[in-house]
Amino acid sequence: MSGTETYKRIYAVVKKVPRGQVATYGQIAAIAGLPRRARQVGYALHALPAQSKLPWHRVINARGEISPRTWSENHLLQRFLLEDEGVEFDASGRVSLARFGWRLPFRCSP
DNA sequence: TTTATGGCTGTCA
DNA sequence: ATGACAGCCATAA
Repeated sequence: MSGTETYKRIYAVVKKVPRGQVATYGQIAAIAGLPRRARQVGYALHALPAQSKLPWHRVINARGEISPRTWSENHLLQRFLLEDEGVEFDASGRVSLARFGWRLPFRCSP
């Protein structure tokens, strides 16, 4: 088996994230079929080449905020890209997952 | 091979 | 509301 499949899974899900919406690492992992691999999603994105068109900026942590990685410069770009897509940020730099959080098509409700 | 770490999450104080 | 602790598992050395 190759771990490449895992990456492809994650990438496929990230690609499915619609514009103007954001998803959490756990969400991506769960949808990709990796229940406890939220962290690996972060690794996959870290290993993601800049030439990829993956909307990695739409992937944030469960708190609805951007993960403060070692390089804070990218995190600024991430916020900028999200704002450009119509996502609103809180004064603390957080996004309302209740409004911009990615909702699955079959998961409808009340 | 083992060890250490981490772009996380969820619960408890 | 924020802060600290433990659990999970792939990647890197």
